[in-house]
Amino acid sequence: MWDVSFIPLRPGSLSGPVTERSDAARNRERLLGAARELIEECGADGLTMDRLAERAGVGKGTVFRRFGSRAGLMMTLLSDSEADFQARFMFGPPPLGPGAPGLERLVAFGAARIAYVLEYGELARAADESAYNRFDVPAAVLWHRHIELLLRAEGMDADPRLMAMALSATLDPERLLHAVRVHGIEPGRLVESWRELVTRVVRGA
Amino acid sequence: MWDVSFIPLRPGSLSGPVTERSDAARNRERLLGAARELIEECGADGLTMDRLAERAGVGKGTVFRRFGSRAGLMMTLLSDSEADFQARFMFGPPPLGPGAPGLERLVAFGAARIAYVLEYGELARAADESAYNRFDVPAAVLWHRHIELLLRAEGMDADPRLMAMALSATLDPERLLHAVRVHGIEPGRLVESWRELVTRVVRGA
DNA sequence: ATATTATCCGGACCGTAGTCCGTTTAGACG
DNA sequence: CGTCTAAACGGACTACGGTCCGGATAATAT
Repeated sequence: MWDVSFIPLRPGSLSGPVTERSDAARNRERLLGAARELIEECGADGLTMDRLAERAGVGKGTVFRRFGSRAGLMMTLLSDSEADFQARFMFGPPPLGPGAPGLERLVAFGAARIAYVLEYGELARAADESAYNRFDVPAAVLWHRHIELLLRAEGMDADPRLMAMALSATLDPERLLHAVRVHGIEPGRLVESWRELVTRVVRGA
Repeated sequence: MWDVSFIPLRPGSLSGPVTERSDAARNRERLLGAARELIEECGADGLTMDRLAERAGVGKGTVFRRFGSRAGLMMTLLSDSEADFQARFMFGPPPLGPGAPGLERLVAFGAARIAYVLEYGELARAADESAYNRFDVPAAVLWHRHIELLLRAEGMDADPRLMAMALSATLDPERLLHAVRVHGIEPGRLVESWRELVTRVVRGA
């Protein structure tokens, strides 16, 4: 299994000096710990940058120096599970990983993504909201490219890039969470609907 | 042509007394005029509620009393064009209106929606953003139901409601605008891709 | 004309995300 | 160990959306 930790979840996370000053590292750990505590207690929406700074015992400027924005913090909190998800659909066992036909991989990708959103949805939503270019975040670009790749593997002729965009839109965390939480849609129905959708899109060629 | 102005763009816009106090009406006109001015000068994103109040010569509380929120203001500004759009796809001439086959109407709906977003996109985006339940706004529900109706008319068997949700996601203003403005996608490609998508979804039955 | 009342008005106030800049300090170098 | 500097720190500050409530006023009843 390759190490895929080089796939950054947010832009610019690899810039700057390689080494981190000890106080910076200490504060980063404090902040991440405090953030997880606060989310445990108040939910993702209940985490404010002021409270986080207070809980971690650092200044507010330090929080923004570390993570750039609230969305950046959320992405950092998601980065482990996100890297795991990426590893699974890129290098893991089929049908999610390579080895299965494109269509099966597409279906599995949607199912895995839906499961991911159901588990980490609040964080993902918080990471998206108020992120001006949430569509250009490296992770989002990677999902998009992956779908496009699978479409091409299935012989998609008509504008695979835009087809991938359309399919990506379907998996938007905000929409999925809204369907489940507000309208009480069963996750299984979402997966089944995704299967129908991608099957028709691919077969229609 | 029917009068479809009864289709509210935002929830609650029909509640309360039928008559409006004269000073309230005067201030509403002032506010709408000032809002259009500000958007002309600074763009939709440059319109802040404080500046709007100042420009209109009213207190800030009055702005929120009128429109409830920034999103509500944006919806009010969109209500004329939105009512027109609704009238066209519900009662207008085919292929957008009734009289054409479901698939053709679906294609026309997407094309019309894309054109709409290209014209009023900034406002639509501003109306969506930070609106907690943007998916349950009456107008959005109407679009969704319309797509679902057309899918059923084409004999869609598998969960037309969720299929309609997936197709709606594709027409999200934020995504469309992002594709056009950031990635420079030609609107014609968007329309063509929509045609491919709905054709495959419908025919795949 | 006067009194009554429901509605409306205004701007002070709050919580939040994000910025700024003077101060502190880790760590490298002599 | 002392010096130096780039990096990190912290919290006051701004801008914004949204709330609140005491005072003003338009419509209505008498």
